[in-house]
Amino acid sequence: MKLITRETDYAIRALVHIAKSDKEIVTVTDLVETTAVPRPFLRKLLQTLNREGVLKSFKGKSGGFTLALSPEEILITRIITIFQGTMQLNECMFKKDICPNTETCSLRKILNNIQDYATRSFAGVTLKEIMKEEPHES
Amino acid sequence: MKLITRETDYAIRALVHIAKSDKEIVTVTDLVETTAVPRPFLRKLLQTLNREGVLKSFKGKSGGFTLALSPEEILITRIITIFQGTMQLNECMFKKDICPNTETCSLRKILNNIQDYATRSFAGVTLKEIMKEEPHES
DNA sequence: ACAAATGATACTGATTTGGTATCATTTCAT
DNA sequence: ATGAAATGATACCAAATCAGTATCATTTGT
Repeated sequence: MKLITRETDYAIRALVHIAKSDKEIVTVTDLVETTAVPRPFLRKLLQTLNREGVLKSFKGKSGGFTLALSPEEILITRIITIFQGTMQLNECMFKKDICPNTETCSLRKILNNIQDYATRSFAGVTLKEIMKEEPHES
Repeated sequence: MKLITRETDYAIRALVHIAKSDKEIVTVTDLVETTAVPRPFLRKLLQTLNREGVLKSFKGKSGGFTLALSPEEILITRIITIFQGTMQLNECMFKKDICPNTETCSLRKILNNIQDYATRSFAGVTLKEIMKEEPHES
């Protein structure tokens, strides 16, 4: 299974391109060229980012998108949450009353640790870090 | 998203029950009572574990299942792999030629770290650890 | 007025997940 | 022998999620 869906990935890539662009305002057409994401899908995704206040959109001719926040204000977890909901790796399959025993809790513990690690890994990571040419060391 | 699917979870729970059971041979009926997993689904799942050599089955009246290996020989990752395939959290959405740039690689790095942590967390963990009453410390 | 952009929204198709249903086969107990 | 009680094999089904399409409405610069 994947931690990041295609949509989230597309979104991040689009944001990086917008952030790096020389242009004041970036159009879907620009992004289709640079990201190779199917146009209608990309549009929907950008509209979502606009509604969520990550992008700012301008309608009409010579319209397009800009970041609504600076790259260091855009948390990657925010983008993930928008498209995938809260990242919860350790969801228990069972209601508390079905699973009162401690048998599988040892497994839960492992899952919880991984969840915590993931949370710590993403903590504070913004678009700015992701934009960097050099992979960031964690 | 979840690291462990329902099926894997069911399977582990069933294995724990079989391992803990007083009976030499455990039937599906026994397990339906103790695990509350839908019978046909449980059957399919046990048959899979049998085919994979984790369980040993006995047909006919007074038949049922036993572990094919001792609890300390059954790796949890094995069970996960059987039902979910290899746990690969950091699959890249894009072919190398579509994604030659380093832009998102910083994100990949984070995903890789989480993947590695998960792998380390599960390394060497067997059914025996999972069976313990006290959650194991990692 | 019209072209070029986004907004809103409904729909579609593929895949995965969780679960059912059926029939065949084996084996113990009588 | 035979029948009940177990698993083996397999095909099917339904809901959810994921990825993507299609359409029409609205805005705006020239």
